[in-house]
Amino acid sequence: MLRTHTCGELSKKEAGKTVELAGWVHRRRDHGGIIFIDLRDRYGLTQITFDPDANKTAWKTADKLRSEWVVRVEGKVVARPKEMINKKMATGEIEMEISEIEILNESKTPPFEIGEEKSKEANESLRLKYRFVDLRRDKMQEIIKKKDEVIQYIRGYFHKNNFIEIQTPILANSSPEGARDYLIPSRMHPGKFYALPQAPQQFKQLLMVGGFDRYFQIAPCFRDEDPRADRHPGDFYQIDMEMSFVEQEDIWSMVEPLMIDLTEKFSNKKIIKKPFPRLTYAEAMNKYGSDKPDLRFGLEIMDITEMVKGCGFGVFANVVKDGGVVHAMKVDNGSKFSRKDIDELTEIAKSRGAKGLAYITLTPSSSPSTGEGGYELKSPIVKFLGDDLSKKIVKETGAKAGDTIFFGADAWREVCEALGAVRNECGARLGLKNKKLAAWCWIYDYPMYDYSEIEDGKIDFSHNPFSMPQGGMKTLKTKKPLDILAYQYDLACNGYEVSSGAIRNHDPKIMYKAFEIAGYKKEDVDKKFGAMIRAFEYGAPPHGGFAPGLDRLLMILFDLDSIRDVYAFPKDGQARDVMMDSPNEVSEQQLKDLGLKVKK
RNA sequence: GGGGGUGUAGCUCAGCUGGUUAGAGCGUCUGCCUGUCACGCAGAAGGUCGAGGGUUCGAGCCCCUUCACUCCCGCCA
Repeated sequence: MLRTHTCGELSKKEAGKTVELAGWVHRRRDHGGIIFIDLRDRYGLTQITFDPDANKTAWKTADKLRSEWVVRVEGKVVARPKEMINKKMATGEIEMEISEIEILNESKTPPFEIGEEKSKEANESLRLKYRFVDLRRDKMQEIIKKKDEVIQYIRGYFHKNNFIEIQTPILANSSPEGARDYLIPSRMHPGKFYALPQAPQQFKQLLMVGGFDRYFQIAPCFRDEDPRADRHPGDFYQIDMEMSFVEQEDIWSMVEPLMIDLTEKFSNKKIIKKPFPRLTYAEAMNKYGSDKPDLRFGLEIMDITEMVKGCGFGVFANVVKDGGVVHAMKVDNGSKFSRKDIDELTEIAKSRGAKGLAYITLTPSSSPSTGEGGYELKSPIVKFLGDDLSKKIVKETGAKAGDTIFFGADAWREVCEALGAVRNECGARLGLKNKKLAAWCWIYDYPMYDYSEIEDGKIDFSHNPFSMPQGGMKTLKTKKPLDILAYQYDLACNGYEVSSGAIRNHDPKIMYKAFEIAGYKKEDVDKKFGAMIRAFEYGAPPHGGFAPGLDRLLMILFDLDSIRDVYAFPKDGQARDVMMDSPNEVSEQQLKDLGLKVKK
């Protein structure tokens, strides 16, 4: 060992002892005579001193040191006199008088500063290129360490509950549903490809058939899709779990305590409501315009379709006539939004497919006619709606002076999504997204089917083809496909989808029927999900599971703006590793081995 | 693929209505300094204002094109 102690552990107890430290030069303060250096390692900082009168050789070496050089030092721990104690430093009661120093490595001037208080965080591209330096920063050290603690806690939790962790293959098969696959050409089977798994979905279900009734895995997943701030490109990790002989409620009561623990132990957030509120998919969409509603604030949306049926405002009346809906959202204190704010909110609504964003503002006014707490209606649409209807809407939404009511009128889904986006933005602009709160909620009763987004009028699985339709075979045969619900559920927190899961369809007959409704023939199913169907014919137990995204969960718990911050080595926005310069070209020989030709 | 934002010194940023030689803090380098701890003091170096084109007597600033990064939409069973 090149050291006897770490830079974070020395205290008055070691005073008088001769010890060795090794670490990075964090900061150097040269007083002409005495030189102070804060020596840093993962555990902290220790001030080491070089006195020219005590040891000229060591002092001369210290004079040469620069930021981020790596040194090993030997010296005596001394208790600092009272007036020299640095309370801001964990090791501030002591310092080390150096008698011997060895330079283990030099460093170029770092591209950005490691000390946090000096300047703001450097640009992310630069940080990622020099990630090995970036990782030395306190913030990164803390995140990576806390991530390990969370993972350790999760493993402990599942083991305590009789789960076992099982590794599933990384080289798997392309699955016809879902995201774009990462393909791996097979050398031994020219023309054939593996795919990296988008999730261990099929494998974990096959484990259930294999009798491992409680499985979990910190599972790497791979999807070739464009990233978002909360979506890491390429690879990401799920806390994948599956259980046999369970119902929806059993999965929830296994997962909820874990999420409570993780929030309470690893974040500074207070959970708003325990047990977690439960909303059906329809409720969530209607009231919050999202299936991952941010419940840290209200701003509830209501259906006023009936109220505006045949009203004087053509846009509303026509939408209703065509079978659409009109929803209204009261925003407390919304009247403080400027014209520019409203324009920007309108743009947001439009980006989700709305044609516009109607509103009524209740501008506070205490004129003799309006009285105390009175208001005037300011709105481009009141003159069309008429006084009576406008007042009725104000009354029904519960709006008061200073509030604004926003409207969405269109097909149901468009209205929900547009107002949901506006709600989210209003929450942000009004400062309602309290970082100290964690609003968890369950969303359940997802529809089994939906109209296909690719082909007009065609019906497709809305979520997961492996979910069990509620009511089983009977429902599939009797209900209209769009009315069928699945045992499919999500867990959301503060407006993020943290997880989704389902009770699976384990019955081959129901499986074929479910696929038939979505337009798949028996042969298609046999071909695409051969292993699953075959397995289900050999005594598959009822089972279900869940798969919270680990990285997104950490991002929420740790209050980070980007999911990339929870990775030691993240990809950038273009799914590149700018440090390693990947992806990259490969040699002609490698291509030849794989039977591949690259179009230039 | 589409929309928004950003791009000025190694880093973080300022730069007014287009007007002299483009600034600050930090970092770097040099000198001074024996108790600092984000040490201090004095000085210095460091700029293709992302790139290209245009308008203008004159462009960091206006216009066009383009590139990069980032956020969002699409996409993510």
